[in-house]
Amino acid sequence: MEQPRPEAVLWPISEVAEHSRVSSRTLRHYDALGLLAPAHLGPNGYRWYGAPELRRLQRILLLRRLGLGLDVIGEVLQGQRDELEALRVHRGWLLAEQRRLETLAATVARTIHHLEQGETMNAQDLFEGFDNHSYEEEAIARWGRDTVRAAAARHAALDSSQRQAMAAEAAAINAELARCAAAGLKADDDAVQAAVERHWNWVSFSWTPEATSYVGLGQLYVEDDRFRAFYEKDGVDPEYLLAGMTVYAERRLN
Amino acid sequence: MEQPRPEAVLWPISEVAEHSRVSSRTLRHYDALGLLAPAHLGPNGYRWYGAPELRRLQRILLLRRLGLGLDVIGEVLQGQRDELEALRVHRGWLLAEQRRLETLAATVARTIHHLEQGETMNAQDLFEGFDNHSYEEEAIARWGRDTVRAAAARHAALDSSQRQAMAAEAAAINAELARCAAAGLKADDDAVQAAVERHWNWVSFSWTPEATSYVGLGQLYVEDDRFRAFYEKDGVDPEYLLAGMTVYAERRLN
DNA sequence: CTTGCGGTTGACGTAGCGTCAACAAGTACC
DNA sequence: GGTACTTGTTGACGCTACGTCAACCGCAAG
Repeated sequence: MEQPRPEAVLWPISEVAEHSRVSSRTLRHYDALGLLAPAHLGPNGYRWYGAPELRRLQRILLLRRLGLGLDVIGEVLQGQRDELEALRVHRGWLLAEQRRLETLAATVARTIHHLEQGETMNAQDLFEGFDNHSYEEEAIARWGRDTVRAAAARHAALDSSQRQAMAAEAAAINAELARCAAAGLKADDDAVQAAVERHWNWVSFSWTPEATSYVGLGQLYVEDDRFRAFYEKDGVDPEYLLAGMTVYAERRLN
Repeated sequence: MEQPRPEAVLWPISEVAEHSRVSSRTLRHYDALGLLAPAHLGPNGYRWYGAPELRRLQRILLLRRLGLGLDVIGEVLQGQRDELEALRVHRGWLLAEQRRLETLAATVARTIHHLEQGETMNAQDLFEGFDNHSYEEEAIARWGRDTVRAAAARHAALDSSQRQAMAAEAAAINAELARCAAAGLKADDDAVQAAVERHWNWVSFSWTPEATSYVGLGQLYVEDDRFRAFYEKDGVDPEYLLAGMTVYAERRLN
């Protein structure tokens, strides 16, 4: 019932751009994407837009404000994708991303805190009640203040799920070592060395030691009561672990 | 005091990649960026990494997990930028971005809600107590259900600051029209047409009408008591606005 | 005739790699 | 000695949504 009006009002690209508060580059981009073609092309190649194009542009900009991708917008406008469904999916993505940034910001804050207060940092957030605030003096004496602070900072950068993963990996490594010891395997046995490699990878999450430092860590395990307790509660003799670490350091860390 | 050990343990790219859980492509990328160069290059061009490179990589990955850009990481590692400062700035950015996504998700939710419940939507969130829930029947009768729903959805997609801006713009337009009327200007006067153009832009935020629809909107302003009240409280005679809109529609919307 | 305006079409750059090519060197096997 | 396989190498394109030149063109005013 509409009258055909081929000669309806047309606007050049600059007026459309100004009216809709986008750049003319954007309009050309949408044309190139097939998202919004002009109503007519002048003989000089000029783009002319009519009222229907303006309305289509409004829909595009509405969805763009909501953060949808131009590809999705195109599919919605062509009816290939349900608008409500697309919006619901998008909302889920927004919420997930927002939570990710939130936890990330918290992790960054914790890292800042640990870097700032290197002196007085307590490590209550170390796994399984393992108290390294007092261990810290030992560690600093062995490896130097900077190394210990850097390791603590790396550790602080882990989020809670990663901490759980680290604790689980520690438990698994200890179980493996306990099995090796029970089987009477020597420190240079492949199975022991495999377990030690896991241990080295595990340590590397917060600190990548050199050969001597790695052996030094094993010695600390032997000498320090809290470390002894940590390993012995899982049935691992710290001396056994130290022997394995020494072999590993000689072979793999020079 | 360190012993020089040029022939210390070196690992090929694949072992470094596996150990640090990154791809070899990533390591090559970091090399290309000057972020992490291998310790040695084999005669066949192979990259060989030593323990110091592994440690540097750990720092890179720590900062990357926190979301810092590789350029910033490079500056931090070179001491050109303070790590704490960079982290604080980054945290601020994360929080801002997180809040942005949060409000965006809320806006999307509101849009979904309005699209879903087109029938029963109330428009309490329209500016200045302007009640359009009852006006809606009028609007649907004039322009059809789909058009009204789409306009309401676009309106729902605005956030509160945009609503304030729209309310402010409406007040400004009304003041302008009141001044024109007081000056005795005719409907086709440039000043009146300029004000009407602002009005058209303002309407276009939620709906881009055609010529007849735009005039119809002006008629609704005249006929509907609530719209009359909205304009008359700002000293604008709806008939005057309708006359301006009619001229504008003829001239600009065909 | 020059200048200026308003438009046009490329083409590059952006962040951080993934994902093919196409090619080389060393090793195992027949 | 030839062949296949592995592990590496260096390009180069692709991805979002455009911003930002650059080079050019047609038309109107001075």
